[in-house]
Amino acid sequence: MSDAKKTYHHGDLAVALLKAAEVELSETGIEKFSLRAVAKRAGVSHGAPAHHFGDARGLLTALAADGYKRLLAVQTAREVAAGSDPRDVLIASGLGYLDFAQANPELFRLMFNSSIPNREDVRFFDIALAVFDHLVDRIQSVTQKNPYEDKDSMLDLMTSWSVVHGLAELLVSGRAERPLNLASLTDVEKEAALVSILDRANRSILV
Amino acid sequence: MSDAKKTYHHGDLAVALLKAAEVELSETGIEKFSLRAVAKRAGVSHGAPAHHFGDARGLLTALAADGYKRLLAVQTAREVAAGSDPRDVLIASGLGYLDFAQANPELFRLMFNSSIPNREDVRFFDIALAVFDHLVDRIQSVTQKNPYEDKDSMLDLMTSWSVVHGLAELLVSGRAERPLNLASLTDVEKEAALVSILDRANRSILV
DNA sequence: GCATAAACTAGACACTGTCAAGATGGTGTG
DNA sequence: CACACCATCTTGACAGTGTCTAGTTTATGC
Repeated sequence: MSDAKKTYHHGDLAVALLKAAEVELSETGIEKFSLRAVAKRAGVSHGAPAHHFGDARGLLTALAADGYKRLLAVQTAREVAAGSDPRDVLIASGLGYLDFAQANPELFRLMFNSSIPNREDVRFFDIALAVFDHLVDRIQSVTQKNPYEDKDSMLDLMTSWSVVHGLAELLVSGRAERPLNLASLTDVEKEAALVSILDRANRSILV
Repeated sequence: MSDAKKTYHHGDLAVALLKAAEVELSETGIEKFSLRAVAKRAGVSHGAPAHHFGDARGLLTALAADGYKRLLAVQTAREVAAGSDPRDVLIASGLGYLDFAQANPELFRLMFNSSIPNREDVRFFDIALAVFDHLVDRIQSVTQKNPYEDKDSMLDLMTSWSVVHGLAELLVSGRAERPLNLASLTDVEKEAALVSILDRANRSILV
C-alpha cells in the first residue's frame, strides 16, 4: 500500500483521505477538525476530497462507519478469548466496547457524540445496526429470550448497553479518572474495576 | 425582564447573551453554533460578546456551568417529590438527570460531550463538582458508606452514574427510541420503562 | 490514436472567530 | 456642575473554514 506516487491521479485517494482524517481527528480533536488540513495531510488540494466523499460530512460518515466495523472486531476478539459461558461473553463484549473507546476516544466521540455523521447513510446504518444486533445476540444467549420479542429482555439489553456506554463516555471524557483513581492502578487492576462495574449493573440478569 | 432599551450600553448584556446563546444552541445544534449569530440575536455587534466572555469558549463555558446548576435543581426537585426512602431518592435523582437531558439535549451535549467548555474554569469546576458530590450523598444514604473512603461504595456510585449517564446519552442521541419503542408509549409508561432500567442496574445496592 | 469521462487543481465566495482601533456614554471625583 | 476616566460597544480587518464552479490533467474504452 501507499507507494505515494506523484502522479496527478492518486490511485486510492479515498482510503488515503480516510487514514489522514483519522490522524487529523485523533490529533486535533473533533471540534477543530479541518477538511483542508486533511487534504494537506494527504498531499492533495483542498477540493480533492469532494470528489470522493461529497463533503466533509460524507468523509466523517465513512470514517465513523469504519469505526463501527472496528468496534465490532474488538468486541468479537474479546469474546472469543472469554470462553464459552454466555455471561462471561457478555462482559467481554462490554470490555471490548470500553477498549475501543479508550483506544480511539475522538473517533468514539464522532461515532456517538456527534450529529455530523449521516445516520441515514446506508453503510453507516447497516454497520451500526450490526453492532446493535450483536448485543441482541449476546443478551439472548444469557436470557434465553429474544429482546426483539420479549420486553423484559429488551430492558435487560438497554440496561446493559447503558452501563457500558455510560462508562465509556465517562472514561473518554476523563470523568472516571479521579473517582476510580485510575492513574494509580495497573492495567490488571483497572480492568478488574471496570469488570466490577459491569458485573454490578448486569447482576439482575447474570443471576 | 428585558426592557430592551436601545441605549448604547445594554445594561445586562451578559445574561442576554447567555439566553440568546441557549436559544441559538438548542435551535441550530452545537456543531453549527455561531457566536456572531448569538450577537445578532441579542441585537448587538459581533464583537460585543468578547468584552463579557473573552471568546466563544468563555461564553459556552458559562452556559454549560449554568446548565449544571439547573441539572442539580431538576434532580433536587425530583428527589423531594420522591419521599424519604434513600433508594427512591436515588432513583428520583436519576430520573431528574434524564429529565434534564431530554428537555435540553443540546445543552446536555455541550456539558458532557464537548471539549469546548473549559473545565479548569472555577465556576464550571465548582458546580460540576457539586453535582458529583450530590451523587456521592445519594449513594452514601443508600450504602451507609462514604464513597470517597470506601472503594466498593465508589464502585456502586460509578455503576449508578454510568447507567444514568449512558441512558441519557442513548436517549439524547435517539438511540433508545426504537429499542424501547418510545413513540408508542405514554409519559407514564415511558417513565416506568426508565425506572425499570435504573432499578435493574442499581439492584446490587438497592437490595 | 482519439474521444470521453474520471480525478484533481485553482480561484472565488460567504461565513466563521478573534484582534485592534475608535466611538459612546455612564460614573465618580474635583 | 464639569471633567476625566473607563467600561462598554462598534467597526473594520485578518486568517481560516467548507463548498461551488471552471478549468487542467490523466486514465480508460473504443
